[in-house]
Amino acid sequence: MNKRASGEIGGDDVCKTVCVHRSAVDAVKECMVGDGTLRELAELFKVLSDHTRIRILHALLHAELCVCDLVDVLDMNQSAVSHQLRVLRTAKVVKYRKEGRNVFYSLDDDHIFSLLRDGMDHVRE
Amino acid sequence: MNKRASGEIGGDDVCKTVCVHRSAVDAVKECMVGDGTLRELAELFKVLSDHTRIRILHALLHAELCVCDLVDVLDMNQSAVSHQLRVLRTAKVVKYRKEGRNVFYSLDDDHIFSLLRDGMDHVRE
DNA sequence: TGAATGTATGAGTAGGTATTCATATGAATA
DNA sequence: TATTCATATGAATACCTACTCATACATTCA
Repeated sequence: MNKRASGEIGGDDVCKTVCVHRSAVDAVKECMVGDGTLRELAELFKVLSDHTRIRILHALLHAELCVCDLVDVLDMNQSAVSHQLRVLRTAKVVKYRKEGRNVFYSLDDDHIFSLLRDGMDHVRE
Repeated sequence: MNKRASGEIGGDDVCKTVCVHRSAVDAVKECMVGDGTLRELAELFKVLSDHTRIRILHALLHAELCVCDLVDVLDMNQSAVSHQLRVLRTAKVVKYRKEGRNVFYSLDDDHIFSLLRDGMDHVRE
């Protein structure tokens, strides 16, 4: 089981752990995408990980809405909604257009649709 | 623009906000799924929203691995990895099987695959 | 121009969370 | 059985984040 024989060019961490399945681990390391990408991915999911933001997105799934519409749908105060819209905007998860003094928000692209759909599928087992 | 004329059976919140596009808002409210479901959905995304956990999942995308394998792949201490595996386990995002003193982890179902793939697609614009 | 309306945002705060450290549990081995 | 190895977990801590409050900004209208 202990395949620690091979290499690692004698770092000072040799034998820190001895149970590693070396070949499987090395293969996985080959496949790993850049750490920056995974960081961005986690960041994207973090944007989707808040109850208020999910409710906003779920509402926008059905229609383009302005801020005060969302305030009404979510029954929350305007400041809280705006703060969360900012997070969604910054992450390019929603887009917006101004019309008079209203600002209308909508989902940015289809990936968001897919993410919400797949997420729903998982939640409903 | 102000369609506040209609109903709401005179709650005490009348005119708290006056800019609502009533028909659109009412239609959206019709479509909203239960709040519990949206809460679970946010919870799922929260599980995916951490850098360490994303790295774990991305590793498991390619192979079933035991804890010490993950420790090696992620180059993190064992306690931190175990703590995050617990989060993933609890959320039923990964499953595990014991073999001797090793515990092997793998992705639980295909929805997780899809979520990671769609997420990647979004991240890469 | 001044008032009103719709939206955005900075500061403050309470609650949440990822890591580390120390230790426990549980299986294999001598 | 005692020891070693693989994994899990409780407590402590440092960091993060969502909400509220107050206020600023921007657009429309009188």
